Amino acid sequence: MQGLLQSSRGRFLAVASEFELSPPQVLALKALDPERPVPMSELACALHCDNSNVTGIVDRLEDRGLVERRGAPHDRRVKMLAVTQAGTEVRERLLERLRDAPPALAALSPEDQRALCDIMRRALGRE
Amino acid sequence: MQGLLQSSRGRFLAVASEFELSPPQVLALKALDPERPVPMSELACALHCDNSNVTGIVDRLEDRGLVERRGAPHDRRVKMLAVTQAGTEVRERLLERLRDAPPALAALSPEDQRALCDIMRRALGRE
DNA sequence: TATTGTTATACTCTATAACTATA
DNA sequence: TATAGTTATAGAGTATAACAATA
Repeated sequence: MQGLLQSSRGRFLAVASEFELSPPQVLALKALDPERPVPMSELACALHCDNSNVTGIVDRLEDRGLVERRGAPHDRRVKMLAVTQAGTEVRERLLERLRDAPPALAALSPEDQRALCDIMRRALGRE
Repeated sequence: MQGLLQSSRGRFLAVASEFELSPPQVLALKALDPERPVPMSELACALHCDNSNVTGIVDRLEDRGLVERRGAPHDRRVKMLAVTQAGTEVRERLLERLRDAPPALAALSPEDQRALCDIMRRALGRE
């Protein structure tokens, strides 16, 4: 299990540098929803970090044109984060690369792979 | 699969802060071997970062008395990293906490857990 | 000449605390 | 008074390039 997590870290870092994004930027883009803007605070929660950190991370994603701050109608204090068209495209390619099976798992027999998927589905109640 | 990795990140960060270590410090302590000192460059490789970063990370682990730099007999350029007695104790407790099964997996049936372990063992050729 | 580890530099992430504007 | 997001600050991680000692 530990070994799998370790190898996943390497793949994650490789994909991040492939897209010229920092690790937190990748996590942010992954956590955001192109179909439903979310408040900054929700992203902070997803990234396990303070609100104040999200300001900078979003600043840089916004500079790259991948994300957009919008006002919230119901509460003028909150800013909603929307994924732009360009951001959605990058995000799609990013998720695709991250979804690629780790080499260790890809090498398993088809039966093992199917069994693994079934177990994971039960563990996570659908991903 | 992605969901599992995501939850693992949260647990990892929680354990790191529990031990008052930064994430890279945890990875370093985890990668080092109390029974076999390794060169700085090997740690850099394990952490997927440049040699120059390891200097600072090891500095701080050394300040806390968890790790020790030693000269290498065969090549006076290299420095070997040894885990101190205190470091070994912290490392043991750390690994124990990290080994705790993720809640999602702990909730699986005993049969699923056994099957999962078998598959993982085949995937990683023994962890 | 090439390599190991360090130093210098610049940028990003991180937490904390103080601040602004809302509520 | 409390909350969402920003700004200020300080410490840590990161890559790059330049450097010392050694090979």
